[in-house]
Amino acid sequence: MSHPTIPISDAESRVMDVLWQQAPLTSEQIVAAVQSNSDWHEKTVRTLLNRLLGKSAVEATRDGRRYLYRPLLTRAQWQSQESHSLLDRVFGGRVAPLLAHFSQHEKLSAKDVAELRKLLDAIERKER
Amino acid sequence: MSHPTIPISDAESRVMDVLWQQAPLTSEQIVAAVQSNSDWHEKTVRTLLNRLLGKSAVEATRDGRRYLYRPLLTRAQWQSQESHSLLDRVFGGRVAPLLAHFSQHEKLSAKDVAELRKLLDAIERKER
DNA sequence: CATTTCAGATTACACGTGTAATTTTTATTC
DNA sequence: GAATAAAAATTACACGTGTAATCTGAAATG
Repeated sequence: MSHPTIPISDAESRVMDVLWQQAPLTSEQIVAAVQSNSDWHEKTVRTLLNRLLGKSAVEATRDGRRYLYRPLLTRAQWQSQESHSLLDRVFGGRVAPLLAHFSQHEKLSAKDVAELRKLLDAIERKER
Repeated sequence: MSHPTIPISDAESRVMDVLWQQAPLTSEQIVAAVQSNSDWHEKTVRTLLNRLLGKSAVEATRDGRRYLYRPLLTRAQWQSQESHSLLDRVFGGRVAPLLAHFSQHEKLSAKDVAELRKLLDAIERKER
């Protein structure tokens, strides 16, 4: 397969989230952004950032005396990883039961339904 | 939010899976069923079963000298928990982006598409 | 240059999980 | 009843994660 899966913990994903919104950023900026949505200690955020570095989910390039951080793992890649994990773990790898579950148990607005229909049309057209 | 969320680990869910297929079962039957799909040690399976008891995800009723185990958490409840967790953690709680992601990035067979269409039809009919 | 100040690196520690082994309890068999 | 066997409960231990505190090295400051 193309991308090796990079496990991102829940807390780590909050840090990724700020980098997905804007990058590159200094650690100070990242800490500030994370703290605007949480009450995590600065040390905590820095630890998470370091773990993400260790996993190569973000990269750091020196900029004068600091580093600038940017995501290597993209949000779409991560969403794929997580979705696939749910699909396999919980729905036996079959998409239809998953979608059925969401359709039945999560409220879909008429707009959602219409949107889905368009997606299905597009898929069928693409499929020959 | 009727049911309190019960966190089930990945390994634990394999044990639940056999109970969702058939219940009640003795621990011996559970061990055998789990081992038919894995190479876990009997002790491992029993540990998982015990943790599930501790979480009240299964119940044990005495039957002579053994216990009979049955699930308290249903598969549908668990699927809801996990789906909701993905939705919130990864897709900001919005269903449409999740469905769009699956539609675009996970391969849907023609059969999946047909099935989904039927679901959408059913939803629209129900919606008045 | 000695000192203070930070950014970054290293260490900490409890809890859940994967993966059992050990111990205890209960029941069955000499 | 003593010994054994089977089931259940308790304990073990490493690794990831949440949540920091401490240490280190280099830069700015007096």
